[in-house]
Amino acid sequence: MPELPEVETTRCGVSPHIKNNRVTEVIVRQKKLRWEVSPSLSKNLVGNIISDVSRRGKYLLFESMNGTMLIHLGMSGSLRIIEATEPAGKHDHVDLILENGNALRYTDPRRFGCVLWQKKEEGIHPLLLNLGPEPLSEEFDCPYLYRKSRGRAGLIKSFIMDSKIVVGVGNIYANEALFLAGISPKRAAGNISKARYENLVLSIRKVLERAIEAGGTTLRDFTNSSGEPGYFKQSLNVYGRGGGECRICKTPLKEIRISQRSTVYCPSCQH
DNA sequence: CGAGCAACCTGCATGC
DNA sequence: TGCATGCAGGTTGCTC
Repeated sequence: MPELPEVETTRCGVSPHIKNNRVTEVIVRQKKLRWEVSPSLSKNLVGNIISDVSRRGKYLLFESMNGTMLIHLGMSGSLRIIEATEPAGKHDHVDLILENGNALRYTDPRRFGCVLWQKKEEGIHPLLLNLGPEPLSEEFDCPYLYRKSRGRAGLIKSFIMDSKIVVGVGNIYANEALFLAGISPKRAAGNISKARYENLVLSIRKVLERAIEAGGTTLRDFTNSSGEPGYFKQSLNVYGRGGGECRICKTPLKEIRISQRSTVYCPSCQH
């Protein structure tokens, strides 16, 4: 569910409902997530106002006076605004009850996500400390990516999925961006020309921007819709289409595994 | 330092 | 129908 565009969509959907609202109660039903839910979460949030909801990579940051609640959705997490009285399901692990009668509900069947508290005086959270640039920022450009790639023997797909290099490029969009750029996922990162990196940077941006726009479409009924958007499925060129025809040249798409992740590419268009 | 991989968990599709 | 297997949109932290 949550690639960067999904996280951004979540942020946009949740933010207007929670921003400038006061937290009256924090309910933790399951504290064992990827890391234990910060025990001080309730103590620090109750009575305080969420002043802003921002995003760094796939982390959502809920700012308050004395610190930041950091949420990662992992593989299966989601956030919704609900009425505070709505009964909790099996995987509804954390609720932030708001003064206006709504609640922010964190749901995560696989529990790969996290809900953490970072005190203001502790500065930037260790998890955010070594993250690379945002893919949609100016900092992420060809000279940067090319410079980082030199001397790298690892595969280009793993390289662009490395959050120390650039944040927010998950498995779906790594596959899609490499297809758009015409680069084989099996190429060594250090072996690709500057010109092709220019193309790759543009492709990563394009694929993420388009997906965020598509996410924006589902944004309107964000609080009403509980189901999957399904909007981007149609625009995927390779992901989930192994064995199918390349949309450009009709060659059957190959499916392999790179670092245990499903990798699909066109053996004819991508080199 | 870089590269590769196990680990964290549940749900779902598939095959016997 | 039941059970075993493999796979899933992420990321850390361990080995080598």
